[in-house]
Amino acid sequence: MSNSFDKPYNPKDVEEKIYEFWEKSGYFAPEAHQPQAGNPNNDKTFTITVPPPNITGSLHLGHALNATIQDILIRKKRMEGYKTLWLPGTDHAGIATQNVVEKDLKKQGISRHDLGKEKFLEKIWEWKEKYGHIILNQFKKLGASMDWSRTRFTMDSGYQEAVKKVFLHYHEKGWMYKAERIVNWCSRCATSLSDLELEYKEIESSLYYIKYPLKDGSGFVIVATTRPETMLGDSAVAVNPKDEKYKPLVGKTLILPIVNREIPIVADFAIDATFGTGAVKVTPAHDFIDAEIGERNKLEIHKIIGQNGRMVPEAGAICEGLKISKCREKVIEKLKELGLLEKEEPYKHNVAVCYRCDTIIEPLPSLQWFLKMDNLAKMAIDEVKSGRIKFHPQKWEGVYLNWLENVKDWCVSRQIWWGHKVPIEGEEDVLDTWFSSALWPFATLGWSSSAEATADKPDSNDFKEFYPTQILSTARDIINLWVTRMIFSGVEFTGKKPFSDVIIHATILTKDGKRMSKSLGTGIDPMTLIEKYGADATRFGLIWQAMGGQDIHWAEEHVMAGKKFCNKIWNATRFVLKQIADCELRITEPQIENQNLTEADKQILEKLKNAKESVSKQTDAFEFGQALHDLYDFFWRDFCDIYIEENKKQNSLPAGRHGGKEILLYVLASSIKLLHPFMPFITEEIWQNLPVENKKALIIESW
RNA sequence: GGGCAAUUAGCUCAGUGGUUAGAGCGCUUCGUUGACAUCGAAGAGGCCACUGGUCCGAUUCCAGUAUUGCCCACCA
Repeated sequence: MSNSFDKPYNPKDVEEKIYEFWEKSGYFAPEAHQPQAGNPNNDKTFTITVPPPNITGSLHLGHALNATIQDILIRKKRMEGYKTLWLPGTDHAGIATQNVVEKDLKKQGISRHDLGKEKFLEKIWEWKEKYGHIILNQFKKLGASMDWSRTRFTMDSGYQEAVKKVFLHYHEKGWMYKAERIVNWCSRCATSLSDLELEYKEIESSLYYIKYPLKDGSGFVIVATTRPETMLGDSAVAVNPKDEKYKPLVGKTLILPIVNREIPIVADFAIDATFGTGAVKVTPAHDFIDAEIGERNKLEIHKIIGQNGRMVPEAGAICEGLKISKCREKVIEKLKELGLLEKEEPYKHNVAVCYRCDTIIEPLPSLQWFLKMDNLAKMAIDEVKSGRIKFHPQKWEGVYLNWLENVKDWCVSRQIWWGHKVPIEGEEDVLDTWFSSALWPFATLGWSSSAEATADKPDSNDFKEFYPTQILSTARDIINLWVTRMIFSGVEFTGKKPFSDVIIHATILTKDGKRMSKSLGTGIDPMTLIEKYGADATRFGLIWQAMGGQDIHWAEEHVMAGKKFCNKIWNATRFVLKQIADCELRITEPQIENQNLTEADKQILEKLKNAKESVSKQTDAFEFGQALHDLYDFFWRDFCDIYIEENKKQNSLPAGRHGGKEILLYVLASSIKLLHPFMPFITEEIWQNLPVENKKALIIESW
């Protein structure tokens, strides 16, 4: 390693070189593990499988924070003598990726249908090669000590085998079933979506009051609706059974306007008597609540909207083929003609939209695969309630449990092209992307593979050796999408929890507390920060702000502070090296009882001991920000401002002292070790320049 | 509608039942020959959101209010 200890510290001279050094030396792989004499951790493994980023784009600050957290844990455990594995990879991300590639093609005026399925999938694989690579490189720039030889993708052939095995297992158990049910349908993506894949958007629309004539000619019942066009599929009008106003009418028959179908007035507790007129039109085919009312009251189902978002023949001749919005106009026009539109009020409400393309979701009946959730949810609940899996901070257990306790069966089939095929003959559907992500902690370790290992089918010894993993660190918004499902999958298929501790890291917001988002232009690219300040400074800035799991209102000045801290460490090292240049010192632990020690010596050794304890404790408790603050204070205040200054004075005394030099070197070297998990590049570079016996690399030095 | 957080220096945030409440950045003044001006020394700047309660004592514990943010639900 070269030597130029110039001022100031320049990360560009160091980072790339150091990363290459680590990679070439093979230190990231568990195979590099060497037992440390007398270390009780020698036989223990420590594994993290990285949450695989979607191949839809590049990493954002949240990924950078999460990767830094995991790297800190892995590096510390590695130094503590554990056999560590941090497994990298990426996720195929079904709909998200399909949509991104479609958009990309659209720029050239091509649709996926122009290409056909096979060619389109080729395009997606090309995309994956390109972006998967970019993402993994970004992890490298950040200093992530991942074992690249074990990189996985959720569509690797070994992984596909695992998905198939899991699906068939559920099917044999009778938990995987096919049924025609009302589902969330995105007409643009032409696929079903789970509830978790929806977003809600407030829109300004109208509340229409429509008169439904009683068959006996005795008057009307007025219903209020935001969706008049769905009246074409009505099979009843419902009122609350306790609603005195309508009690006499329950059981009577109405004539559905335009359609002229006879429909009953039914009583159902789901109706809120205080909203609108207290009477609700019921369209079992196109509304979730109406579907339930329909089931309870054994109502007919009239499907009037097709999967392409247009009206089907059953909607009637005047509306057939129309888009939903056009049909609405038509129905309103017709009702006006008939004198049955009582009034129209402006009304604000939420509509569900597709989380990937923003199209309004249409609930409609469709034949889909469902996974029965009752048993699986119970298992997942039990793992957390029993304390076998712990969330940090603990409050997130509430989010997790609340969702599982109310969960409905999971619609796992998707009518898109990119994804794992539903195994079973003749199926064109693919699986929800989360169905495969759910297997990540064990499918990546070769759980499904046979004894014979190939490049594509990883050695199943990994599964034996590294599963269960220890830590899952992720973002709060995928607790239900992902964490719940990994936990029940792990227990169901391996009989073991997939990890023991779930870290829910801080969400990074803009300075004004808004969500960071690419589309709003409020996102910050971690690579820009690395370019500007260096990776260690970027990691410092991220972790400095990660206090107690609270949201981070992003403030770049902390990254600048990180850069200054790097410079401080660098220059303190220059000073120490200069002091010891004329002696043959080696790093040795000074005896605190040694009578030659000055008061200042004793104090700095005591403070070093405290800093070490505090950093260990805080890191093990996942309080990374606190750990870094403590280290910073120790190094800058106690070591540089106080001890080094004191040391200068002592050295200028005529008698001189040599003991001070030993301690200088010892405290510096110890600090460098403690700082390494947080700021790996600069510390490794410095280590390579210190007089160490049998020097290898700081990354594998003992903590 | 239900839930969870937050509210402390100009900004981003720590912290504590008990004399003078801290850090980073910013600001002011001074200091360049020896690790570092990406620095050092000194300093200004806070009714710790509001109201009430517990207590000898509350920024800290409790209750309520206000504001902000996030999550869940999705009322036609």
